[in-house]
Amino acid sequence: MNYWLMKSEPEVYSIHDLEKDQAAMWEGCRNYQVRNFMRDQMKIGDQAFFYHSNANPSGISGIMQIVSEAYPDPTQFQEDSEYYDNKSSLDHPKWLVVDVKHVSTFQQILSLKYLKSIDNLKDMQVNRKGQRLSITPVTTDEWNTILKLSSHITNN
DNA sequence: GCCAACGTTGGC
DNA sequence: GCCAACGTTGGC
Repeated sequence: MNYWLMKSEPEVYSIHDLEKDQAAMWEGCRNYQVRNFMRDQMKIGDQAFFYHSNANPSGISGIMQIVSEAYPDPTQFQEDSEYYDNKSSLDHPKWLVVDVKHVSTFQQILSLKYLKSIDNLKDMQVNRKGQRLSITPVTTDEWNTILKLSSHITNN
């Protein structure tokens, strides 16, 4: 059982969209390191923080669960998709997705600024300068610390 | 909109 | 295989 932090721009897809949809395919990842996380380390039942990037404020907005193994991202084959990749083929797909389901939405975003102020989280990847991976591992300690911080503002 | 910090591409 | 140029991410 692993923990993750997964970024999405809320303008593109937010925790509220996921709450409405209940489940979603985490499409469009085009970074090899992130793909390898999905391929090699993500397991059904893993949990992830939903992180709003490029947002106001940016921060953790809720929790979701991984509900599939990694499988080929269909958008890489769709010529009309912004995620289309003409160097990929059905035989050798380059990019993968996982399915996620909504677990909870925080009533308030745990902002990046706030996360950075927490001593136990000072080594967390999302708090590091220049850290741009859209999916990063979260340690059990970090997960529990953030759960505690969120517990009094989490609904459902 | 700026720009730092990456990742990727491609010439050589 | 090096590395400069370019593209992208994402905080601010």
